[in-house]
Amino acid sequence: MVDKNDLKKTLNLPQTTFAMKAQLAQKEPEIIKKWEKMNLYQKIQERRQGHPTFVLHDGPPYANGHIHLGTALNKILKDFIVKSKTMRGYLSPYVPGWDCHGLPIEIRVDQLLGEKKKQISVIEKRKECRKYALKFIDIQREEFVRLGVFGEWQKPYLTMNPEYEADILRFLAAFFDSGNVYKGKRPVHWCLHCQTALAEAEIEYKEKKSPSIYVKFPLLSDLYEKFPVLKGRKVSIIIWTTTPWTLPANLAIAVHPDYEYIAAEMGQEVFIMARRLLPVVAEELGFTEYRELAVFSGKELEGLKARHPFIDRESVLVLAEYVTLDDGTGCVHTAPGHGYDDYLTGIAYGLDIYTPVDEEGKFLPQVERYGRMNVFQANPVIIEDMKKDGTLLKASEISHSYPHCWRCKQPVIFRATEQWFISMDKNDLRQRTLQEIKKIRWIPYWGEERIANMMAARPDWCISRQRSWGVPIPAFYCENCGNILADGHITRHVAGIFEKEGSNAWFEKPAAELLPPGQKCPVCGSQNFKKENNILDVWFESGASHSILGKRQDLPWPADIYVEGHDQYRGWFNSSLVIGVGAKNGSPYKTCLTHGFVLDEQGRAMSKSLGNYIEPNEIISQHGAEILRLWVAMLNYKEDARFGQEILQRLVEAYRKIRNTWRFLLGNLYDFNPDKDLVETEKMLWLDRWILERSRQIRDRVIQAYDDYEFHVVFHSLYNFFTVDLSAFYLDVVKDRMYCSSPASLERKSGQTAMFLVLRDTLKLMAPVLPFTTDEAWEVMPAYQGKEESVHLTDFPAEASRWLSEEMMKKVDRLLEIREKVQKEMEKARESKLIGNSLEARLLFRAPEEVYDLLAEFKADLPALFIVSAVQVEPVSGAELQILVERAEGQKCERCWNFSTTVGQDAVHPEVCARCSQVLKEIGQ
RNA sequence: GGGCCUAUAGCUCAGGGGUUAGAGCGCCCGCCUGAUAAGCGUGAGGUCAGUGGUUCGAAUCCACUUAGGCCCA
Repeated sequence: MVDKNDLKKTLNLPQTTFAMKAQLAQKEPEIIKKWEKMNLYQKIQERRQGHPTFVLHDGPPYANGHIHLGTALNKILKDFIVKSKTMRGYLSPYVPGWDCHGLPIEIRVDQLLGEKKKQISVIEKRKECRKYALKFIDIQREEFVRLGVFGEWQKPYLTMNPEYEADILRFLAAFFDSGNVYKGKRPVHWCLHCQTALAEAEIEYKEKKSPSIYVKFPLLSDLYEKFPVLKGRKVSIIIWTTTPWTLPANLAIAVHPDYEYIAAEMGQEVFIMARRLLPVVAEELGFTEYRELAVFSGKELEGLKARHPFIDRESVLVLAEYVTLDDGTGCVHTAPGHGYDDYLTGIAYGLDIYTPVDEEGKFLPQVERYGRMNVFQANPVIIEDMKKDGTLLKASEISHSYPHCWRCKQPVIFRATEQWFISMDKNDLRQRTLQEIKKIRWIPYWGEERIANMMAARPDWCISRQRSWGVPIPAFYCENCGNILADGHITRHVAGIFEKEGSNAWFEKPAAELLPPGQKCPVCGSQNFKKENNILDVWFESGASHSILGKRQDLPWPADIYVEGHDQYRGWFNSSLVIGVGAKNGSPYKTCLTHGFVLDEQGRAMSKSLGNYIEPNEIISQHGAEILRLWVAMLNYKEDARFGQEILQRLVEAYRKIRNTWRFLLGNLYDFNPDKDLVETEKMLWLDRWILERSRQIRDRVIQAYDDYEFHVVFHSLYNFFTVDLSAFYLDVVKDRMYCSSPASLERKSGQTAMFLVLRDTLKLMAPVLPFTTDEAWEVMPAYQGKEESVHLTDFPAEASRWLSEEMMKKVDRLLEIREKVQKEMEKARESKLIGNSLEARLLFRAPEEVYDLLAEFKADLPALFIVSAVQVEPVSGAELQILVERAEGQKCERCWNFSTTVGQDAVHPEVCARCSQVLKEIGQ
């Protein structure tokens, strides 16, 4: 007689050091250290030398602030791609980069410097900016590494590196060569108090009171040829504006091509306005009665001329799509020098970008009546004058949202200034870019339409900024004649200097040392030059990042893929493409993949003010980076990504399930030696071959999903496989065999073979998603000849032939259907307290012929399959399969817990069944 | 205001003219205690955002509306 504890010792229960509790927050940093120590990234690259390359080119994040969930999502997606391409056999290096120059850093540094800012030199300030950028590069680098992202973290590309700055200029030189760079005027936000141009980021919108005036522009052209009823009448176009001071710069009146306009008689005069606004405007102007004389479309007005209300000048009628009927008259006063829309219209109609206002916000001296007057002070004067002239129809005040300077809080104006541009239409740049767009693979597909619409509509690229923290535009002005000296040759010369000394050289050296030796003004021959003090738009800098490609054998140009949030259609995808087409005559990327934005659980944007903002670090320090990675894998990233407490809970639970499944597999392999114990396929049990065949199918689907960048399919396929096929079925069923069989028996070794292969394949397939956990499990997985040092040094499982015939697979499907029915019947028996544990049951099938044949074929395996103690099958003539659950016969075997009538037959071990008695004999008990 | 996108169970996702809309998780209730801060089973959850249209038939196609997202104005 053996006691229960001794019997338990004869079982092969799972043993593993792979902990159930992951302690990821603590363990992940240790794993990262281990990877660094073993030079894992370098080893991965070395292993792929000579393989075809797959290059994901990193879009540089801006080097300020900590990373947020969106940045994490982006980097993790990129890492999925790089890791999966690597495991597909490609040489796939990843060089991260940072965008270092630009306004946000400069503003922040200005703020930090405070009063000191006024005393220090440009060079010193740029030094501070550089320090600031480097600080955040270090912070972000650490945060990205912490996410488990593999890459060349020690030699990233930085847009402020001298070599990179030189490359920026070399690209710019190409645009000079092709004649696409020009200097022109464009309206920008201008603070007349600070006397500086302001970027959008420096603008605050606040409520402001402004005049609201209706002004008539007498029509010069005759409309009466078309509409005789107007013959001999005094006809005027009515405009509405809140900026009377821009009237001296009026050159046009814009109407919408498709709206209906009307000539209406009010009092003695005839006024033209949008038909739909007639009642509103008439009331505004105090006309109780009016008469409609003629109706026409906006298109019909194009090209007509009106007279300026107080300047001897014509104002032309033009068409513009942006005209709305929300307010005003549907006829929009247009001053190309004082508004962005106006500017675009001005360009389209070839009007002068007329800006009779100086830096201080004063009218130029030559402006009639208002010369040298401050524009805001001019408002009431202009209104008063027009009132006297009779051109003013109404004046009142309104309160509206108006841009103000972020620093001095004063209202700003729109004022055209000299800027550098890249022409989109010279050399067919726009058309060539649109052609390139068609060749790129856009994921999701609608990205193509989105970027094509933008490219078709975008105005010329304004590449100059009046700032210090950036790469200077290497242009020179002749001190003698004012001629501009800027071309490809000079730009390349400056690039050579920057390459050695960095762009600080521009601010440190006089013009003569920056120009090619002996450079003379081609117009007047002078050798005295002044340096340009504008810097390049940072979008030109980051857009030049594909310059890092084509210099190394493993980093060819163009990149295979770009991966960013869909805000980058306007940003990096756009600038990168224009530069690629302009400078290298092709797209710098073959595929463009975009992801959505991170929203809270209700689908609203995350913001600190709303209080729904979650920091990646909050998740990582509590749950580990794997949880964030799992989140990215679970999502359909093409849509916006939600994150919140419930989602987090689901992730934590999913992670546990996956981890525990691996743990169970590992636990059952503690005495398995793959080099010796692997069972030949033909000798394996059919159920073990079945799970391997399922595993093979999953492998195919998962690899296809990786190839298609459908990571949520990877996750859902594997997760379903874990829960449904493995945990709830296969592993539950084979437990009896694994625990109770003789350790060296075929039944056990066959099961272990399947478990080992499933473990190894799923670890590989999941490695890009869960690099930490798969690495940890890989380490404790049984060793074998040629086992790689890390799962990340392996390839995905190779394509394999079937483990089990299709016919057999179908039969098993049928058995699984029956198993479902069995479970429903068993549940009923459980409710009625007939059984508790399913081993307390025996099943009686009354089966119609076809089902009977199937069950009979598998008769020996049915108890195990249904996890019951006995199964009896009887043929029956009906069409329905009947399943009867009964209490199992015999006694419970103290070893395997099955009920059997054979318990008691063994004299040495009377408490065990015949099967266990045999096993005990085999193991010498 | 314009361009592009999204809306299927509490959550993450399938289904893209043809029975009664699916999966996993979660939830409820139970079982087990030899995967145990684990494992197994049953069950309940949906006006497929709304309205209108096309059609013999619409979650699916079309239009509009609502709510949300990104970009632009």
